[in-house]
Amino acid sequence: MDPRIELRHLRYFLAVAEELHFGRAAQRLHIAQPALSQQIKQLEKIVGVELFRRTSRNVRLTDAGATFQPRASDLLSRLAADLDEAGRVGRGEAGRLDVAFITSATSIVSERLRAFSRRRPDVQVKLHGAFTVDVLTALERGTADVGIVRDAEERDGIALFPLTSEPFVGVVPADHPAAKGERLEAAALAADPLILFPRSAGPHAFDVNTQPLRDAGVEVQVAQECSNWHTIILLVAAGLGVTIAPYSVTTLLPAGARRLELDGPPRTSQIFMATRRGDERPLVRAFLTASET
Amino acid sequence: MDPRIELRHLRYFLAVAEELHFGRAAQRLHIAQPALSQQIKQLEKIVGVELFRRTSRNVRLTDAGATFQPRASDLLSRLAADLDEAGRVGRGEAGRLDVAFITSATSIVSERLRAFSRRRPDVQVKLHGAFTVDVLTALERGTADVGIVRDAEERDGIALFPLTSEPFVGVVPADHPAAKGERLEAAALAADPLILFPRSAGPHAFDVNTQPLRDAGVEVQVAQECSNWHTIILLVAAGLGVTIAPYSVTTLLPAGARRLELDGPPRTSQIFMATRRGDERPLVRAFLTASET
DNA sequence: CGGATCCATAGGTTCAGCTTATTGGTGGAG
DNA sequence: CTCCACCAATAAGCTGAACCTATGGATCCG
Repeated sequence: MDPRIELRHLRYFLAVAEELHFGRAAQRLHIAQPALSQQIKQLEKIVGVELFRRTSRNVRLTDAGATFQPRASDLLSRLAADLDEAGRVGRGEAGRLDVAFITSATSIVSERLRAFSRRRPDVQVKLHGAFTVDVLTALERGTADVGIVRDAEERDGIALFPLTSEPFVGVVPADHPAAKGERLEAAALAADPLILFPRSAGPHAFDVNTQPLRDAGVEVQVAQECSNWHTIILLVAAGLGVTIAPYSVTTLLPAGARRLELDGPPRTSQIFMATRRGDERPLVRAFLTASET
Repeated sequence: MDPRIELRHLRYFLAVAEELHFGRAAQRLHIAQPALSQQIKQLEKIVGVELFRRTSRNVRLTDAGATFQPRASDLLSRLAADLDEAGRVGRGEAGRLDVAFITSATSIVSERLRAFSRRRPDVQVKLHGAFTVDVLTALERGTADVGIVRDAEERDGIALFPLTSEPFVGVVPADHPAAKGERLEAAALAADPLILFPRSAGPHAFDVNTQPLRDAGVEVQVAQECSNWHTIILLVAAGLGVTIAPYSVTTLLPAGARRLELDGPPRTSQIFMATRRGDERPLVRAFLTASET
C-alpha cells in the first residue's frame, strides 16, 4: 500500500463526504479550505481515482468515493476501539491471564478467581491444573502468568508469595492398629506400605511431606505412587497402605479411612503463589492482591 | 479518538513489533533509529500505555502491545483492500449497477447482461423490472443507473440510445374472421374489443402502438387494460378481444391466438437504453457499449 | 451585468518529523 | 574487574510537508 496515505486523509475525506462542501468541512476540521482541497487532491492521486465530482457550485461523491466512505468510517472507528482496548489491557482492565495451579489447591484457586473476576470482569482467566514442577516450568516458559504451588523452593527467576499453610496429617485404614487413637506417632507407620505422590511431581514438597517419617527414624520407601490425592485416599481406605497428606485433601474422607494428627514438631504444607520475578504487569499484580471483599 | 494518531505510528509500531529491535526496524523503514524511538514514544503517549518494554539489551512487547499488534496489522491490510476496491470502482472494474427495464424486453436485457458480466465479473448488477414510466423516473431519481424502455420520448435529463426495433403485429382469436388470412387490415378490428397495455404505463409507446388503428380511422376504445403482455395474449386466445403488440411478445403464441402482419405503412416499436444525461461513469458507459463478443 | 458563492491555485510560513552526534546503561569477553 | 560492543534514549539543528492568506476562475442568481 502507498505509504504516503495517512489517517489525516481519511478524516478529511470523511468530513467532505459528510458535508459535501469544502468550506464547511474545513471549518469543522479547524483548517482553511485550501489545505483541505490540497489534501483531498493528494488522496485522489494516491488512490488513483476521483473521489468527488466538483463543480464550482456543488460537490458530489463519485461511485468510488461512495464505496470508500463507509469503509473509511469503519476503519477509523475500529482503530479507536483497538486503541481503547490496548489502553485497557495496559491498565490491566482487560486481557487474558493464564493461571497454572496444583490440583490439590483447586479450592484456593477458585476462591481467588472469584474475587479477581468480580473486580476485572473483562479479563479472561485460563486455568491449567498441573503438578508443582510443571506449574513452575510453565511460568518460566511464559505459558503461565501466575502459578499456585505447594512447598516450592525459591529458585532463580521465580518469585514466591506465601498464601496459606496447612498441617500434614496421617491417613490410615480404619482397621489399622493406630486408627483407634486420635494422634499418630510417625514411627507407627514403619511397617505399612506408603502410598504417596510421586516425588518427581514436586521434590521439595515431597521431602517436606515425608520429613515427619524421617524424623521418627522411618526409612521412606514408597510402595505405591499415585499422582492424585483423591485416589491415594481411596487406596488407603481400601486398605492398601497408609499416607501422609496435606490436611485439605482429607476433608472428605471415605468410610474406611481415618485421619490422624501427627505427633512431634508441627509440620505444615505451605501454599504459594508464584510469578516470574520482576513481572510487574498490572494483571499479575492484581491477581496477587485479589482476595474476597 | 486522538486525532494526533497517524498511520505512520501503526507502520512504525508494526515494524518494531516484528523486529523487536529499534535499529533493524528503523533500517527497514528507511529512517534513522532516533526518529523511530520518538514516534513510538509519541504513540505510547497517545494510547496512554507502554507498548514495548525496553532494556538497553532487548525489546519486548507488553501485553498491551501484543494485543494491539494483530489489530494494527489487520487495520493496515483492510485499508489497503479498501483503497484497492475504491480504485477498481473508480476504473469501473467493480461496483454495482442498477438496471431498470420493461419486462417485455427481458430477453434483450438478459442478453446484454450476459455480455456485460463476462467483461466485468466483479460488478454486481441489480435488475428491476418495471413499466416504461417507472423506469424513467427511477433514472431521474437515481434509483437506477441504466434503463431499458420502449418507444420513449426524448426528455430533459435523459439520454436515449436506440437498441433495436421490431414491428407491431395484430393478435386475434383463431375464430376471428380475419384469422384466415396472413395479413390484417387495421380497420378489420373496428368492431372487436381491444385489450391493451395501460396507456399510463408508457403513453408514447401506447400512442405509437395504436397509431395503425387511428390511421385506419378506428376509434381507439380500450375494452380491457392489462399490464402484462403474456396475459393479454392469453386473453386474446380465450376469445375476449384482439390486440396489437410488439412482435417479440408474440413469439410463443398459445393455441387459440393468431398473429397477423399489419397492413399499411410499417410501424415499429423502438427499444432504447436510457441513462441520465451526462452520466459518464465508466460502469454506465461499459454497460451501454457491452454486446456479445 | 454585477454580485455572491465556492473550489482551485499561488506563494510564503511554520512546525513536526527527520537527521547526525552523543549519552547512558547493560552484558559478555579478556 | 575492565574494556568494549551493543542498543535505546536524548540533544540539537535542519528540512519539507502541511498549513496559512490572498487571489483567480467558474457558475448561478437577481
